[in-house]
Amino acid sequence: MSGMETTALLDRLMDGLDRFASAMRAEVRRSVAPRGLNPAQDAILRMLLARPAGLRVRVLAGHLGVRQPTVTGSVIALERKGLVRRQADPADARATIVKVTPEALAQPAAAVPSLAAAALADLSEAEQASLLKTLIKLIRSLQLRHAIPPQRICVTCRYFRPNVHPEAAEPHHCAFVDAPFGNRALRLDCAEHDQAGAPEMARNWNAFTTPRPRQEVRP
Amino acid sequence: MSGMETTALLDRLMDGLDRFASAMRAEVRRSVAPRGLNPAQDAILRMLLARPAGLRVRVLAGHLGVRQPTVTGSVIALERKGLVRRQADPADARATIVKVTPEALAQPAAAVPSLAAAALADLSEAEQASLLKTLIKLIRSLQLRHAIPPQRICVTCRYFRPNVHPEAAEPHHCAFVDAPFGNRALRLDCAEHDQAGAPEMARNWNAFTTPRPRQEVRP
DNA sequence: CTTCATTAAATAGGAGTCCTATTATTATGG
DNA sequence: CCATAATAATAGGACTCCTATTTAATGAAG
Repeated sequence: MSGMETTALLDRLMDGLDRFASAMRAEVRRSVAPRGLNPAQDAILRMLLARPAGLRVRVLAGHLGVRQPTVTGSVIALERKGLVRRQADPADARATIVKVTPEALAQPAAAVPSLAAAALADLSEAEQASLLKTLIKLIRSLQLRHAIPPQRICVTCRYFRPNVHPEAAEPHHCAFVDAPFGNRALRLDCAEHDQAGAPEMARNWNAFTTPRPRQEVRP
Repeated sequence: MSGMETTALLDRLMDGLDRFASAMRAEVRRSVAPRGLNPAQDAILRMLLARPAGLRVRVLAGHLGVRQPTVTGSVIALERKGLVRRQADPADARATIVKVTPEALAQPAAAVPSLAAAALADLSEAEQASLLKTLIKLIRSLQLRHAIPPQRICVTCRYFRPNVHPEAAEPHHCAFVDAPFGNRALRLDCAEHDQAGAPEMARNWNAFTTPRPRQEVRP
C-alpha cells in the first residue's frame, strides 16, 4: 500500500486492456476494409472458419456477445458478399445453420503487418507465455461466471493433463496428440477439443443472450 | 518447439485479447445503456472527465482511433444529453474545445459489478502487477509506432525515476509526489504527467488520423 | 496587404452495428 | 391435441463508422 494509490489497480488494468483493445479494433477495421468487411463481419467469419460444420445464429450471437437480430443482419450482409450461406438445420427446422463458402475459405488471411502484433512480438518469450496463461485464466473465469460461452480451450478438454511433467519446460500433456507442451502452446479454440464434465455449463451458457428484465427508465 | 504448435503464439495472444476485450465491450454496452449512452460516448466522456480543461475534436478522434466526423457525431449526441458542451478555442478560432458539464461530473461512475473486473480480481496480486506492466509495455510500443497518441503514462513522464530502489518491493520513484512505488501503481493516464523529451512524438502522433493514400479498389 | 495552401471542424450521404419489440414457425410436454 | 417454449426473421430507431465535400480561420510567401 503506497501513497501513490490514487486509482484502484483493477481500474488501471481495465483501462489498459481497453486501450490496447481499442487500438486492435481500429487496426482490424482498417485491415479488413479493403475486403469490404468490418469488424463484426470479420469476427463472424473467423469464428466460422474454425468450424466448417457451421454454427446456429444463436450460438454465433452468444460467442460475439450480441443479440440474435444483430447477427442475422451481419450474416445477411456476408451472404450478399458470397462469403457465407445459410441452410436449415436438419435436426431442427426452426434453426438456421451458417457456414462459410469455399470462396471465403480460399481468401487468404490478412497479410497486413499489424502494429498490435508487432507490439506483442516486442515482449520477451517468457512474457508472451505468461500473458497467454493470464488471458486463459481470465477467459476461463468469464466462462465460469457465464459471461461468455464455453470456448474450446485446453483447460476444459477431456484430453488435457495439466502439470504431469512438473520439472519440465513443457509440463502439460495433450492425450489427443499424445505430446507434452508448455504454457506458450495452450490453445484458445482447438478443433480437437472435447468437453470434459460440467455439462450444465453448456446448458446455461446462453443465459446472457436472453433478454433481461426491462429497466424502468424515467425519461 | 513442440509438436503441438499448430497456431502461432502471437495469433493466440491476439485471439485471447480480442476475446476478453469483446466481453468487456459487451459489458460496457449493457452497463451504460441505462444511462442512455453507448460505448463510444462513454469512452469520450471518460476521456474528458480526466481532462477538465477539455480537448479538441481532433485530439479526441486520435485517442479513440476514429475519424473526426465520427467524434463530431458522438459529441453532438452527448451535447443533446447535456453531458458535454462545445466552445471555440480562444487560441484558434477554427478549433472546437469539448468539455464535460457539471451535470456529467455529478453523475457517479457505474456501480454495476463487472464480470470482467471480477475475473481480473481472481488473479493473484503478482499476476495483476505483471499484467499491468505488460500492458504498459504494449501501449508504449504502440505509441512508439505511432499507432496511438501519447498517453500520460509514467514511462514518458518527467517525474518518473524507474528502478531507483532496486532491492525494494517498490523500485520506482515519482518525483512529483516524492514517493516510491511498484509496478502495481504504474499510471496509465496521470493528471500530473509532464512529457519528458521526445517532443517530435507529440508533433507526429496525429499522423494516423490523417487520411492515408486512397486504396485503388477495382469494383 | 493579398493570395494560397493548410488546417479544424461541420455537413452530407451511405453501409452497418446494435438495440427492443413483434411475428411466423417448429418443437415439446402434459 | 394444445399450451408453452424456442428459433430466427422482420421492423423501426439511435448511433457508429466511413469518404468526400464545404466553410472558415491560419500562416507563410510574394
